[in-house]
Amino acid sequence: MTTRNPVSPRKMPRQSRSLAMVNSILEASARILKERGYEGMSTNAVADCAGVSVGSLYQYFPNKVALLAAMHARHADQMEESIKGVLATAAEDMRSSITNLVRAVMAAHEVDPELHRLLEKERPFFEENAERLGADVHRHVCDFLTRHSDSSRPFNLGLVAWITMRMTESLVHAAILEPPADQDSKDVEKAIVDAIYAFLATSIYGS
Amino acid sequence: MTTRNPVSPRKMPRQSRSLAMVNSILEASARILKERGYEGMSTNAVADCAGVSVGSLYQYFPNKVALLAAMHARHADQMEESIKGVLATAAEDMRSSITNLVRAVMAAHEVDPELHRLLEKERPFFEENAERLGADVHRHVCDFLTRHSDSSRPFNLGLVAWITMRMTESLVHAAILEPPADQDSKDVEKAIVDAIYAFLATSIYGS
Amino acid sequence: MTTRNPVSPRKMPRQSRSLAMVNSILEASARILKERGYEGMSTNAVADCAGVSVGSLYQYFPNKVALLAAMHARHADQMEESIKGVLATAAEDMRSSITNLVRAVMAAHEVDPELHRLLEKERPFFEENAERLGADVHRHVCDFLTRHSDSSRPFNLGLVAWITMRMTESLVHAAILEPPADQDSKDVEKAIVDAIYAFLATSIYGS
Amino acid sequence: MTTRNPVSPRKMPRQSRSLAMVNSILEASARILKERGYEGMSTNAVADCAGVSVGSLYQYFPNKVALLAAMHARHADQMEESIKGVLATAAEDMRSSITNLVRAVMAAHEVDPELHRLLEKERPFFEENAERLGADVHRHVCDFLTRHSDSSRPFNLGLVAWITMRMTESLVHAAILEPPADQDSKDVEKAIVDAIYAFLATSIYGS
DNA sequence: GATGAATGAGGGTTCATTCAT
DNA sequence: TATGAATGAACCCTCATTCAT
Repeated sequence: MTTRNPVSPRKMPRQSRSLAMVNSILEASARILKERGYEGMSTNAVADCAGVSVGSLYQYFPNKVALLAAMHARHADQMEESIKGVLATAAEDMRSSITNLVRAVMAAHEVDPELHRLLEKERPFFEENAERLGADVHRHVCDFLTRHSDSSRPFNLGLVAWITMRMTESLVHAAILEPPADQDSKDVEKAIVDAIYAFLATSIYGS
Repeated sequence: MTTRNPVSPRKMPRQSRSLAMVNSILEASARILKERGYEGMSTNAVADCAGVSVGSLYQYFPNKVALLAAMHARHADQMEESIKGVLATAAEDMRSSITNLVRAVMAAHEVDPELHRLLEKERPFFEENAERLGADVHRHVCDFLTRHSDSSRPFNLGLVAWITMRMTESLVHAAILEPPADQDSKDVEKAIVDAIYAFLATSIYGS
Repeated sequence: MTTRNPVSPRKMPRQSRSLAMVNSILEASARILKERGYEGMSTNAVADCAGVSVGSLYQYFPNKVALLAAMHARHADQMEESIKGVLATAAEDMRSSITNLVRAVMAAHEVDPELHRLLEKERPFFEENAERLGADVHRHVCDFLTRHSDSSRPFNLGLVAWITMRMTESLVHAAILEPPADQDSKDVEKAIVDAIYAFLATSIYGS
Repeated sequence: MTTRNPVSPRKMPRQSRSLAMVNSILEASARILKERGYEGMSTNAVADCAGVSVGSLYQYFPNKVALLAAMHARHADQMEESIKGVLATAAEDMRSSITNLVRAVMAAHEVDPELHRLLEKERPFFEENAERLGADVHRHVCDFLTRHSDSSRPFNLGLVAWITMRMTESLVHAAILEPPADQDSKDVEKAIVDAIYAFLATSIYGS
């Protein structure tokens, strides 16, 4: 027997019926995941909630994990969409660019924060998405750093980009899911931008 | 029947035999958790692996979650120990203090990184430990900020402390569990300190 | 989630396959109940004995008690059938009517005396069946008493009916399950009828 | 290994300490049986409730069933005591005697009706007590019937006594545990006596 | 004798997955 | 292709019973 990839969906349906089915299954999955957590997310419950038979579910997803993988992928798509929109806005200086980046990631998280948290919990964002969404963002950040850097002053591009991404991701994540008590969300956003800016300013310009 | 706290251990054994039992059960739990994840961590498997009967396990832990809770508590203790050691080293200036803080959190994570990740996954660090370990660290950070701050320049203490803690925790977490490719760990540590220092310097001194 | 009645069957199957399944499950339940008692009647054992998987059992019965409830219901149905047959025989005088009643209850008990005893043990006959079978019998007895009563002599209808039913039920029960030693069953039956008749004669006619 | 009687107590202790222990164990058993039913009556719970260790429990009772058996025996003793008291009252005529009998059985049931019901449920009264208490009552009834019978008119003594005992037991049982609705208990008692008297009068005197 | 920690078979129940229709 | 009844391994947990102390 062939070793099958255990998480990739069985088919990439082009038929509208199938597409609708996959859609409703994933939406049901998200709902149940949020309501009962991963342990409580039974395939039968998902199928019921999607108004579909278990058999049909297994026609499109080889097993339970595949559901999670698909949700990840779909969520990443939505995040990407969300991010692209914000990044479209061109920025003049570095600070505006960082603000844009933070807003982009924030927007991405706000698509469905609770779902995001749960998906993140099962499999951290950067881990498997380094090749997908992560790559885009990483490229953008590298471009961005290079563009704004002073060639006379060398720095460790990879490391700086890594720290930047990490800070952005985790501070935004925390700001949305476990925000600090008694703080205005605008202030929090600004503080995040400040932190990133301060790091980059010293790393790149050495000011 | 009193409604019992579902996670607190059934007994706080002081007898050596019982203590050894609790120890081996928790070690077995950790092993199995790392090997199979929380879902795959069956109480029977834990008992087997601990060389103990299920019944005995249930004599000390009212249910499966209690195992996780105990692991959390124990891990937090070990982390606290680890942190205290590093913090004992007094620091002259702010940068050294930050370095100490980062090293403390790093040491804490290095106790058992994989286990730490899994425990974190099931129940985030800051969430329920805000009252225990978190409180200590938070107090330390606040003290520290106040000590180093220039009274002539006011700033949002709570917010700055929050960002500081978040940065520290998540950058260290990432540095240990998913370190950036091709980077020396000393450099990573230094970059983390740089990032935190830059943020604080601008926040507090406005330089 | 709706709070579900814990004893009502999960489905009322009309399909032949399901019906056969429910049948064999209940027959297996009866067999195991008789063999091992209620405590020893494990759902797995029942499923095995029915040649069915536990999962299937739980598709039709939400839990173990539901099995007992269904057995009760089914047994009551069989008894009702049995009773109706005997009661169909019209009776001229009171004594014949009583004989018919006794025979009816006797027939009902003889459907499966051992099973009857066990079901009775877990949940007494008149208790929850007062509304079903019990109601019918009670109505019948009241009608019967009213029909045969001499209006010139008033009596406590409810009490007399209650005693009548109790006597009938328990004497027949005992006669079948723990009959007196060295007695012909015809004699026992006659003695039961005598006892009831004597009571009614004095209660109603005062003779 | 010797086939041990599985229900007889391990020892008949004469020591006061042991006696107290057996006492408290049986009282605890009764309490727990009433609170949780036989299934919920765990030996550990009984021991706890009796303020005794499980080990000690097993010193006096070879297994769980033995507890039930002992409770039966003890309850029978109490009933016997109760009955004897009432029967001490000599009676002139048959009707008074029957009244006495009914009252005796009633008193016996009222010792602890709920416990009585539960014990009865697990093992019917007459079944295993035919040799103990039952024998006494049966002897009394036979004596009584013989005393009151008219030698010129023969009758089936055994059968008549059997019916009498059955009627008494089950009517009293029902009267106490599931009394008829809207009836005065004095009326119920009288009706029971009526029923028995009617039966005996016709059986013995043929009136 | 008394203790209660330790045992582990076994219980009720769930749920990922299959396959005949 | 869609269905959902059927499956049964596996799960969490209990509790009758033993035995070293």
